Amino acid sequence: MPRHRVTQTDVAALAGVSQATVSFVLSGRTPSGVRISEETRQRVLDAIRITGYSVNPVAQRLAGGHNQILGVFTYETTFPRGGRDFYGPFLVGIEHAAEQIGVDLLLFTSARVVEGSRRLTRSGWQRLGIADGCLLLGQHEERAELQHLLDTNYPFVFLGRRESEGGRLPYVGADYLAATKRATERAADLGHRRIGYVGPTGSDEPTSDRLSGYRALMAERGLPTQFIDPADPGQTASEIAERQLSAVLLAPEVDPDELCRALAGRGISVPDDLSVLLLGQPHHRLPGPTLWSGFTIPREQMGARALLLLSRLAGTAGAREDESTTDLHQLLECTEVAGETLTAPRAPDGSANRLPAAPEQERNNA
Amino acid sequence: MPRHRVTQTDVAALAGVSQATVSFVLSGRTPSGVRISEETRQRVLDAIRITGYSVNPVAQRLAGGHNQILGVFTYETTFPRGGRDFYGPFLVGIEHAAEQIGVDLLLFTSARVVEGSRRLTRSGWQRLGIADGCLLLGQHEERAELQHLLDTNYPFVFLGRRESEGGRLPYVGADYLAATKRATERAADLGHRRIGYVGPTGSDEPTSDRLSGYRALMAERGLPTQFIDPADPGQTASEIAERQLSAVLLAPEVDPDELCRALAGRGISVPDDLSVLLLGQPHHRLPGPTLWSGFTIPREQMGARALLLLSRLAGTAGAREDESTTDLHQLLECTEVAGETLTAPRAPDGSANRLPAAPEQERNNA
DNA sequence: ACAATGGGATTATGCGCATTATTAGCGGGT
DNA sequence: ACCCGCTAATAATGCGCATAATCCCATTGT
Repeated sequence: MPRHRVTQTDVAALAGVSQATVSFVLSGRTPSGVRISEETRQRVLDAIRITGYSVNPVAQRLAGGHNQILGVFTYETTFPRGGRDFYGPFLVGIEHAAEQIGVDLLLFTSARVVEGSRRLTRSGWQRLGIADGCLLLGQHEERAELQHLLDTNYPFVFLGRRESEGGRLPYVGADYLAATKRATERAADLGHRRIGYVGPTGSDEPTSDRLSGYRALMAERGLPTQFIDPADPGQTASEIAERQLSAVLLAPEVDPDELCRALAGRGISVPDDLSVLLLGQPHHRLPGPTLWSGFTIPREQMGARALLLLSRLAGTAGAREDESTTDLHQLLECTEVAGETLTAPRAPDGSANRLPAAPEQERNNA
Repeated sequence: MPRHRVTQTDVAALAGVSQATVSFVLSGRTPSGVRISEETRQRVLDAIRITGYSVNPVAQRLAGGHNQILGVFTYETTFPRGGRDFYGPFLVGIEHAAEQIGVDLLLFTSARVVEGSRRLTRSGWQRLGIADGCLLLGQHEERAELQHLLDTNYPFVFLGRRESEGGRLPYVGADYLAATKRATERAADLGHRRIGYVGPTGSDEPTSDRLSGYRALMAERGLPTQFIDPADPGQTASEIAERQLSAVLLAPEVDPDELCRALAGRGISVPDDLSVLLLGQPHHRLPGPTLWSGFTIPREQMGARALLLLSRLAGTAGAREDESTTDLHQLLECTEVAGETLTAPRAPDGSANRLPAAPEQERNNA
């Protein structure tokens, strides 16, 4: 620890005023009818410059103020070992935004781990208090905990759409519904009629949004929906063959490379026999050489937007008040990827019909 | 903010003791001859359990204690955009270690950025005080700042070997010297005699360690050293051809893929005409398909070890006192990679040693 | 009987800041 | 003279904890 850091008291002494005055000048606020003359203000400012004073964030926070620290709580290990990196892209955006608005980031790595997932226990969430607010990200969050957090009035933002009673839970998510619907539409527009959905059918928001998008488009076109649970790649491949699907949508939980191998083993090649559309970056591994069609989740942008929103909610300085941080519930557009795994289906007679996918408008997330 | 968190005073009231007693029981320490009876201790412990008390890290820190937060300061953006990810692997190790010993991680993203590199200004380093100690990582650190930090007696650890007067600066680095020497030796053992070093020749520790390793082995074997500055890939390739090198060591600053392309343009193929050894993971891009020979830097391990060391220096609870955290200056062994870009050199007469040489036309594209 | 221990806990204080309540000075209206 | 209103600032307090200083009381020694 530094040998006696410069405190407001030191500054006050130099400027010939009281510590409180220094505090007022620094904060710029004068809540209870306190007035500071311009002359005094300048004297204090000079003293600050001379002494090189800078606020002690810890004391600041203890005294009930803000300390320009925003927390990041991940329900799973933030940086998993062995390559699989789910949070990385989010963090990129988060860090970038943090740098922009000048806040520090506190990673809550000390939370107790229960069954491979971090838990926000009472003692755990007390720690959140260090930060002005907290970003929550993860797939295995506990509803009860969230509810509790909401009740405490502590500012936080969830990364990913999450429903809550009264919509009190702020979030920044990706519009899976629209993106999935659009992906399905692309397949349908090319002439596919037997379009299957491969992925879990849970009730969590990302999954149910994807399912809704798929169902909506299929209903619009009067096509039958087909769901396959990706328990085992071989099993999945067999079902695809059996049902004679000509296109499949793959949830991120499915490993496309693995599935492709299983399909190849059954004489089905992608995209000649089967078009494949990814509904977001797959969780499983680093991107392989295949350029998958479908869409990607704008993770960096989500991270950045979430931090900006949190910053506003937490009343952190540097928070901008522009339109991008106004809405408590933000859904960002996913990025459509043309890719090379989507083609028109074979004609009913079995002859190949290899029209390359129309080049889609590709947008880059910042 | 929580509606009145449970404080030590609350616990004390319930247990029928004073706040100080609670503090003593919690810390386990009794610095000034204070004694607590076992019975009282139990009563306090029970009260803690009942109330669900957990310490307020902010107050704890302000009062001069530890708060189980360790800082991470990176001189460059921690998570760079656009794929290039230098710190990622370190962070993986750091986070893992942090989880192990139960500390939170504070990322100092608010530091002022000057010329693309973060700076530890006075106001910046005052913020470090939030944490019990701080990990420093980066390539463009400022010596003066480090010196200043040392003087303040604030606990920190540098990630990467850094010299300092009196060896007062604790660090955890990789043994580039030994690893480079060994890489050079592998080439020499295969019969290479014209072994060049491609990379910057600055005086920073990583670079100078690599150079020393190279020089040492070449001297041992009585071979002439040859240095090439990698200003431009084409230029570099030309020089390699001109000097008729049969093997080159590549510093991480060099992009091996790019160089390879330039070499191919001059009719030099790797590894048939030229063996290539990487002295650590290249900075430039995501790993391509080529399996480069050479060595890799154990980044995860370095991160973890550094955090463990820091934890001990900072006196953080949970810090283990085993041999791995005892030494203030730790050099970790690099991982040797066999790879596929190292082969025996062509025989002196010019006939191919492995594969028949395909006489190539030399092209100039300066 | 009384001072000298020493175990067992308390009181008091301060960390650096935010904030509320309060004070001091001063000109003008009556 | 007195109160009023207004400006300009200060004193006081508390956030929750660590810790030094202190205190109380039952034993023990002489």
